[in-house]
Formats: sequence, C-alpha cells, structure tokens
Amino acid sequence: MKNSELAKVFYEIAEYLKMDRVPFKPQAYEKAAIGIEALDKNIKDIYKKGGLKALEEIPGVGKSIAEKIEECLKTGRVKYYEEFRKKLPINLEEITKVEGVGSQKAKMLYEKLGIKNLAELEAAAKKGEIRTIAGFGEKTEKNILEGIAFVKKNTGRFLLGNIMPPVKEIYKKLKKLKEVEKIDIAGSVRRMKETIGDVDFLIISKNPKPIIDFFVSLPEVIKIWNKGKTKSSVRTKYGFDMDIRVVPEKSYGAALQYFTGSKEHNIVLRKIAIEKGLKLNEYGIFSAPGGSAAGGRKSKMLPSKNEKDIYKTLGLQWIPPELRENQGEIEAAQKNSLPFLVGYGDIKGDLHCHSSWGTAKNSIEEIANAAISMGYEYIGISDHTKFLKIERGLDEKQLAQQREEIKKLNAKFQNPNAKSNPKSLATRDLAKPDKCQIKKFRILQGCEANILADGSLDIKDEALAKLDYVIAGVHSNFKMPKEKMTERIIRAIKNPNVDIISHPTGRLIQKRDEYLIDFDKILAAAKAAETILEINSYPDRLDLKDTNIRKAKKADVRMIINTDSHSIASLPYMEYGISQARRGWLEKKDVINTLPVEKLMKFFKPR
DNA sequence: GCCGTTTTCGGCCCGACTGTTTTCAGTCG
Repeated sequence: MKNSELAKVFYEIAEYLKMDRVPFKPQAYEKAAIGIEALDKNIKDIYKKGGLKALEEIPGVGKSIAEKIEECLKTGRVKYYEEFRKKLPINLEEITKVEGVGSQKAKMLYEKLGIKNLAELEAAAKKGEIRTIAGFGEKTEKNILEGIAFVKKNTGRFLLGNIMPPVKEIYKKLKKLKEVEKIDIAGSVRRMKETIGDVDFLIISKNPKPIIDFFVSLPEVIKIWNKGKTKSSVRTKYGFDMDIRVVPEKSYGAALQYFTGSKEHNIVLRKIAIEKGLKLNEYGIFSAPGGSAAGGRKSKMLPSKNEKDIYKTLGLQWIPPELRENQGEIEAAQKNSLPFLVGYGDIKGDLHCHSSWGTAKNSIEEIANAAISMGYEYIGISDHTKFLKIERGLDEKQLAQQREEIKKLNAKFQNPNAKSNPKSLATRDLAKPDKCQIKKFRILQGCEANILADGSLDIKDEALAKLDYVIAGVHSNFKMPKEKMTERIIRAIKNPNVDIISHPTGRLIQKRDEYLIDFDKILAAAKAAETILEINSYPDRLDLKDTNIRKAKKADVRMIINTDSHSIASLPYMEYGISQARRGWLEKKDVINTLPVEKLMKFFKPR
C-alpha cells in the first residue's frame, strides 16, 4: 500500500463525515491525510520499525487514526471507511471534480437518483432529472453538464513551464489597463510549484468593474464560472482556470499573502494570529476579532499594505513564496533562520545545452550568442554521445572535431573592449532579455554520455578526459530493479571522468515515475565522489524535484541548474530550475553555476 | 479526532459568489 493510497482513504473518510455534517472530525482526517502524503518514507517501513507509536508521530495522526493505519497495513482494509462506502457507494473523487458539485450535492444525487459516478451523473443531467431534486434547478443541471465536459477534456494540473508563457501575456494585458494600480500573480504560480491547478491574479484598484469586465472578455477566456463585483473566475482556451481578485490598496499585503497560499501555510499563520489575539484574513490583520472588509467596530486594522507587514506583525521574517508549504519555513522564520535563497539572477551559465552537432536546432555560435544576450558568462555544450543514435550522438572523433570549432569560437568571443555585464539577469523576463556585453565569454565543451545498463559509459575515457567536463545520464533501460539501478548510477557517479549526473531520477512529470532507486545511497555516493547532481529545468522534468533537492542539500551534495536545451528558445527554462532550487531551500553557495568560470571548474574532476 | 510555551479539556480559518432560497446552504479558494 502506497502512502498516497492510504492518504486517499482518509481524505474520503473526511468527505463522508462532511456529508453527515459531523463537526471537526473531517478536518482531523484531512490533516492526517496531508501528514501521510508529506512523508518521505514508506509508511509500511515506519510501522515496521516503530509500530503504532511511530505512526502517532506523524503530524495529524493520533491514536484512533494510527490504529486505522495499522488495520489497513495488516488487512488492506479499513472497516470504518468501508461502512461509509456501504452506505454511499459512490465515486466521490470523480463526481466532486465537477465544478459546483461538492460532497453535499453528491450525497443528494445518490439518495434521490442513485447516481454513483460521472457517467451516471451525465446521463441524469441529459435526461433532465437533476432539476427535479429540491435545491437543484435548471441552471445547476446545465452547469453540471458543462462541468463534466471540462472534466473529460482536462487532466487537472498543468506544467509550470507550459502555463507561464500565456500567463505572462495575460498579466501584461491586465497591467496595461488604466484602472490597474498594481498587479501580481499569486497562488501556486507565485510559489512556482511544478504543476499548477489554476492561476490567480491580484489587483489594486479603486474601480474594479471595468477590470473584471475586461478580464472575462479576454480572447483567451472560453467560460465564465462566476463574475462578481470584486472577483471572478474563468476557464481559458488553454484548459486552465484563472481567478481575479481586486482589493483596495490598504489590504494588498494581506490579500497577496492570503492568495499566494499554500493553504497549509496560511492555516498555520492564522493560528499564530489567533494566539497573538489577532485576526488575519484577506483584508488585513486586525487587533481584535470581528474584523471585516469594512473593519469591525471594535477591531483595529494593523498595517497590511505589504506582505512584510503581515509577517512582521506575526513575529516572522518575510517568507519567500517558494517556501510557503508549511514544511518548516514558519518555524525557521520565527527563529530568523530562513535560508538566503539562490536568486533568479544568480546563474552565470548553462552547462547542459545540445547543439546542431546532434539533432538539436542551433549551432554552437547561435547558442553562445543567445547565452550572451541572457547575461551569461559561459555556456557549456553537452551533446549526446554515440549510444543515442536517434539523437545523432557524437563519437570520439566528432567530439575532437567539435573541440576545434569551440576553440575557434572562443577566440572570437574574447572581447577586451566590451563592457562587463551591467546588471544582473532579470530572469523573470528571460523571454526578452536585455542585450548586454560580456568581457570574456567562454564556451565549455562537455558531453552528455550515456550510463549503460551496467553503469559504464558509452564513450572512451581518453575522449572524456579531453573535455572540459562530462555529464552522464540514463537514457535507456529505465525499468530495472531498485538495487541494480542504484548500483548502475553509483558506478557512474564514481567514474573519475564524470562531473555531473543529469536528470538523476528520470521522472517525467505526469508521464513517467522516477526510476526505482535508493536516493539516500545515491546522495551518499555523490557526496563521497564529489560528483554534482543536476537540477534539470525542462518543464516536464524538473529533476531533481524540490523535495529531493532539499534532501541533497542536507546530504551536503553540490548541485547545478541546467536547462537541457535542444534549442535556444528553451534557454529561458532556467527560471523553472531556479524556482525548484529555491523550493528546495538552496542558497547561492549550493549551486555551482552561480560561480565565475574559473571557480566553477574547480568543482570538476582533475583532467 | 487531534492537540497543547496560557490548555489533558475545549477549542478547531474565513469570506465571496451562485443558485436556490425568501434568509441561506453549498461550494470554492
């Protein structure tokens, strides 16, 4: 039984309890489910090692839920859950995916019409049966049908890297409106989560109506879920939903904090507020209960204009959005010990770029020019090697020829008259970087060698020794038993010619799981061999992922953020890699390509 | 059902919008 499956059981119990209007227990079960989901160990192992006591250590899990976990691990069933299922045997997860249908309506639909799943819900709505239920009407029925159509079409979450470009476009359009005094993107986009459920825009304005009207009539909008005086939500043609919220200036900090989330982070903040005799909502932080949009009669609004005010009033350092997941950041902020995160402008070069020597789009010179215009000081060309025929992998001879070309280009890029990079890279606008000149731009030659099934590489050591650096990655035989795969990668880590392991866990978000590996052993080996692990910025990779990055930092392993670009159009993906590094609590010193080239190369194996 | 630097009992985060009501429940974020 996987942790996620067990968590799902408790989430569903929470839903069933909500249907019965049981107070407080639903939240307790939800909390336990969150606690289980957040575990980085298999719950089976935790139970094996420490029994019931160890289970009760899990946040949100007490005696009663620990016993239910035990029951589930032993028998594969939870009686308490099955009793609910017997009473209401419906596919809750499926039905409540439909916008506007929650647990209460799901219950009614089953009791009145016997609806158990999405297909039956659709059939009933088409026959016009839904409107016959008390409390349901024609409009609800129509909305349910539309909701089902959307559920069928969409998978739910969207890759950060896919969603960002259209979101930035819409952001620009909204920003241009004269009524908009200030605008931010909040929500999981601001937190730079690897996948995004929906997009939240937050705006300051004294005149919300024209903004909301403009928002719902954007050409990207295909469905208006709701439209009120100060907020609205819509579906875009790209498939994702967007919310907009307009607030007055004095509430902006509180609103930005509130709508950035995460939900778990905010709940803790509100509790801290209550402990201090304060009240926190999206309108501000108030000195006494009863605060509201108009300001309660007895409560006084404390400074809420910016987020720092809110955090300060709660006795906390301002917390970067990427950390707001209630994973220890609040405790760190209380102790004034938050990390100073690697910045979006700190990267000095990208060492994982493919060129037209293989199947990638651009020549080395084109890549170098693009890198210069992004403000980089160096770029690393790392084409695939010969095992990957489909990518026209390079052999020993071609690598030598490529080295000659790079030598010539490097001579060309030494420009003693150029000004040094005047400002740090504004990564958030990487799509349109400023032109700037670099005194000494350097092209490094690497390669991305293939880690074969036995852990050896597909190219001769002598050839590797002539390169500036070597990346090695797994590109075949993904499905090996855990022990073998771990050994395979560790052998590559120990290879005296290998400097960097690319996309170390091999996952493709929403497509392919990580390889079966013992990640702790990989980390220990990387630490011992001083081999660097890559944070791959490609939108569907983001590998290492945030939680693994944090583990790697704890293991004192060095990391590098690369894009794995096969075209210069992908160089700006760097932003996503940096964001994951930040989510993994990395500081500048943890990331080697924040260093100038001479210092960077000290982290490579002696050649 | 869980949890505790005021507590082992008595608390549990909060407000906008919609649709169906005639004063509010359900849903969502």
